[in-house]
Amino acid sequence: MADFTNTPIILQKQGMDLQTTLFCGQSFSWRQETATNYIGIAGPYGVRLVDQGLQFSISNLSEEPVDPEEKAFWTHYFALDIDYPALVEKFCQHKILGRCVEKAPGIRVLRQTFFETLIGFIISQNNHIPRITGIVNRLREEYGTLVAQGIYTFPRADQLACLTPEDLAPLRAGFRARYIIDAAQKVTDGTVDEARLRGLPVEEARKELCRITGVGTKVADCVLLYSLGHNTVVPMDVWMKRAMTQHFPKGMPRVAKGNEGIAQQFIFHWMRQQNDISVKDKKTASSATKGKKNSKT
DNA sequence: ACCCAGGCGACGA
DNA sequence: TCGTCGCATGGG
Repeated sequence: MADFTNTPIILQKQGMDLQTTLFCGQSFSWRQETATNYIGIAGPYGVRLVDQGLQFSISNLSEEPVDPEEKAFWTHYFALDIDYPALVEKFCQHKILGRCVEKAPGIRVLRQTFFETLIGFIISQNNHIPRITGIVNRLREEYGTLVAQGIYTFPRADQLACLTPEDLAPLRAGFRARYIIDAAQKVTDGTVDEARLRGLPVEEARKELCRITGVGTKVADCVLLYSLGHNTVVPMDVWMKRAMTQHFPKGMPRVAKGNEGIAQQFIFHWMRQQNDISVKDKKTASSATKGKKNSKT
């Protein structure tokens, strides 16, 4: 008998910080509703997360009966099978990496679904995170399926494969529009096949992903890390390049061996946070200067 | 108003 | 195989 009461799924957080994990630039599918509530969607599941301290609940936003596979889906999505507390402790053996981790030890590298990760990071190139989220939202609203108030699935590849860049103009994705379409076409016609990628060594999977116009090493690596579970892969964006030259001239610390991509997420977040602080300091300094000038005149 | 963003493709040396 | 440039757009 189907469960129409929609009892929430309860998962143990195991030290995860939902807020930082959902908004540290790896996913563009969540929004914060209250201090403890988040609304988002992954695959077919549009849900509300409620932070309850040591655990969190996952409630479907749709009226559909609970899918028996959903608990396993979210356990995989939040990577709750990985012993993060042990990993974090290991990372902390390295002085600088430890400093990055201590700022946000609850960050988790998610395992998101393939096509939305691919398109999300194609859109991410030469773009700001808030704007990426906006474009992804418009893509969902225009071509996805409504599952609840304001919540849409990510369109399937075959739904986008037949479009033209002109069709996508309302997204305001700029030069990335044709990249989105090429990715959709190559996924639809099997040139890039998720199941096959999953069976390939990372180097070969990366090469396959790069067959898509608009997918280079960085975007491919984001797909390998954030969707295909290759935790050794380090996407090298401007922030990480800066971090490596400034703070890790000898490369990724040995304590991150086998988990370099996860270490990357802590470093990436730390770098951006440092930047936010310095930008704020500059503003404070310049407004103080202005204040002085004004007080003199 | 201006700088630049989780890069990539095209092009020339 | 390198370095350089243009790209669409708008958030901060």
